[in-house]
Amino acid sequence: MNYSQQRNCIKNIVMENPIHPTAEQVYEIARRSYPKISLGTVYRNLNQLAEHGMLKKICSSYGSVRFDGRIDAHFHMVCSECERVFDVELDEMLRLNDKIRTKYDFAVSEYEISIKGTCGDCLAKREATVV
Amino acid sequence: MNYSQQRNCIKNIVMENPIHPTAEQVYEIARRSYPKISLGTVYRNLNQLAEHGMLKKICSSYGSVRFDGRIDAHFHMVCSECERVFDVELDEMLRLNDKIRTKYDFAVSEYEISIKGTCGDCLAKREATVV
DNA sequence: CTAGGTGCAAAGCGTTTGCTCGGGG
DNA sequence: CCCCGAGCAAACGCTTTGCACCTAG
Repeated sequence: MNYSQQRNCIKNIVMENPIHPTAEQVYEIARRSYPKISLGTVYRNLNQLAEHGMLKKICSSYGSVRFDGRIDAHFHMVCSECERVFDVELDEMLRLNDKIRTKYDFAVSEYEISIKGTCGDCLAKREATVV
Repeated sequence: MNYSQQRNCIKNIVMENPIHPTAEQVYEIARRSYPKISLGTVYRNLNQLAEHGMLKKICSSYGSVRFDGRIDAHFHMVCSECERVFDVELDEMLRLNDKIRTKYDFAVSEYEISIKGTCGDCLAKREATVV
């Protein structure tokens, strides 16, 4: 991934604004520094940054996707009135991966929003392909 | 909410198919009984049923929204390969509401996917309006 | 009879993509 | 000099909506 001023700016916006901004919000803030930046560029960069694990996509079930600069394991609370997203850290949630793995045969890759991972069927398929 | 054959059919489809179907999937199944049913009707009814608490919307962060006939507290795991959605029940997750309420001043209304509720600010606003 | 529901088609909205030009290495 | 990235606009896919007709109560 080559350096670009715009991507760097977008990354900083998400990192420095713990408001879990939407692409549109990132766009508005980015325009202060780069008035000619396009929404397409913002989307492209947000997705690239997410693919490279530098930020995370979160779906709040209220229309558009949101982005989070915190990539450590934590949960979110979404207010059903103002729709803002807040961070949650609860000790109880730690080491959940192993528990789920044992109980459901489901390898958790991350837990955020809904719990994502790979189901038993897909694991079996993957092994079958490799062997 | 008046009775309608189509809505009843749609409700049953979601209840009887624990696959957490998308609107499109519900549409396909509904067409077996009502060949002329429209996708618009399916969306309209799914949303109405969700508003009336008879089913739940879940966002799987893979494109379209999914619907769940189970309205009790439980979590979901989404397979990142086949994108199917599975139910999770873990004892550890019970009584989480109170813990969050105490620690973050956030009244959880339900926990599903991301944790939804009402934030302190909105609670204060609501009280201010009532008084 | 009439309020609410259906079917159909068009519009809406968030997001993605093809293309050409510009900037980084 | 070459390639990745930006900007712009058109396309896309899921979902919603306006309208005329129909159905339940």
